[in-house]
Amino acid sequence: MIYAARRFAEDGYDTTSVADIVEGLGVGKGVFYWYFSSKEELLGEILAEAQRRLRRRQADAIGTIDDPLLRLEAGIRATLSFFDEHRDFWRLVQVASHDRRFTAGLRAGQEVAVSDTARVIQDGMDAGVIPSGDASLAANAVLGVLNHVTRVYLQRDGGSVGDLADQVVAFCVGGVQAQPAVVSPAS
Amino acid sequence: MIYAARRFAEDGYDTTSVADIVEGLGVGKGVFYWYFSSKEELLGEILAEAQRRLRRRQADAIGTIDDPLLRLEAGIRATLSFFDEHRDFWRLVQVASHDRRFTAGLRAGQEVAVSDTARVIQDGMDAGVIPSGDASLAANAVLGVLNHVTRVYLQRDGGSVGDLADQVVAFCVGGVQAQPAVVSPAS
DNA sequence: CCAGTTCTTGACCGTTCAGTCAAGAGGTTC
DNA sequence: GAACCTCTTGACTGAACGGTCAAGAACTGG
Repeated sequence: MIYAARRFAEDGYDTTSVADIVEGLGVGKGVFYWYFSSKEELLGEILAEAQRRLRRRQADAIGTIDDPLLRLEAGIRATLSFFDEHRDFWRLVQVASHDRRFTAGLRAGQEVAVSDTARVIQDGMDAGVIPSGDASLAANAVLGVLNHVTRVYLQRDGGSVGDLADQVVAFCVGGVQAQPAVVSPAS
Repeated sequence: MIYAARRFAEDGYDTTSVADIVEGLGVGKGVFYWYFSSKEELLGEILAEAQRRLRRRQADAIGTIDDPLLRLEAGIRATLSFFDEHRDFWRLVQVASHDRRFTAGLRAGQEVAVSDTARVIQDGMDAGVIPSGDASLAANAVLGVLNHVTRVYLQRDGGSVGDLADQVVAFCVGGVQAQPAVVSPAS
């Protein structure tokens, strides 16, 4: 599955054949169809699995932290380091997001991420550390920043997460703490 | 070509067959291969043609303007309205950018855009209206903003370019005028 | 050692696709 | 009206693909 994910990320979904995958793995084609019922199902499971892993990573990072702003920060750092460690996954999402067969599943995962983030921000609003406003909008903005930053830095070789994460955290924490009118309505 | 571009943008390159295209056009397959030597060449030409059109649009918009900051502003507005009018093209670039067969051509076009923008910014630095710094870096930042903003606003139905362009111009002009240390090194 | 299950093989099948080509329509020139 | 060129047709071809399956290897429990 890891090998297939890499191939899909590197060469695209349609361009990578089942024959390519099993040949690269040194196994027969039957093995593939013993474990997966179709090529489409394989990519679906890869995407779902990675989304689950990312979400668990975020949950672990947030752990027992109470302060909403620190929770947000921990989530952002966890997300960036996850993408840093699994660069293929980010590419895979880009590949799949332009294919009708996977947009639905991807959108569902995205919505979970938005509502997770929105919940943290809403907690901050309730606790008074974040000015009241549209938590969902702010969550979209944070995810938009993460997406863009990932594209730009992590997809080029040699990007380091360290300094990057500090800047992104500063930007996002500053963003959600700004007055609603100042928050850029990105997504 | 316009029809093919729309199909590629909507359904993807691999997923759209030559048979689909000629059938939708109501012509025989021979016509396709009379005008294009392959399916790959067709998309290549669509991309190149659109890039030429965008560049010409920017050149026309900049026209006889002298002030570098106004040139930058005019270029940004021209780019946004181009993407607004040709939303398919933006999607097409996203589709093609994840396909090995087109990344090289796309990257070349991107580099032209960067150097065009960098030249305007460098002129501003020489004229003293922009603090000296890395013009290429700033150009990448501007293109990064345009790319992200296009994704978020123009790909959703009902986005209006008017207010959007004002905000983007303000952001970018403010960005390049900031001290180098403050300019976000995006691309 | 046998019976049963799990896992693996690779030849094979039906389909789809990019690309070809013999045939010919329509127009223009002399 | 013959020779010629431009453009169009759609049946056809060879290759590649996703997926199947009969055959059998490897392991497990009794």
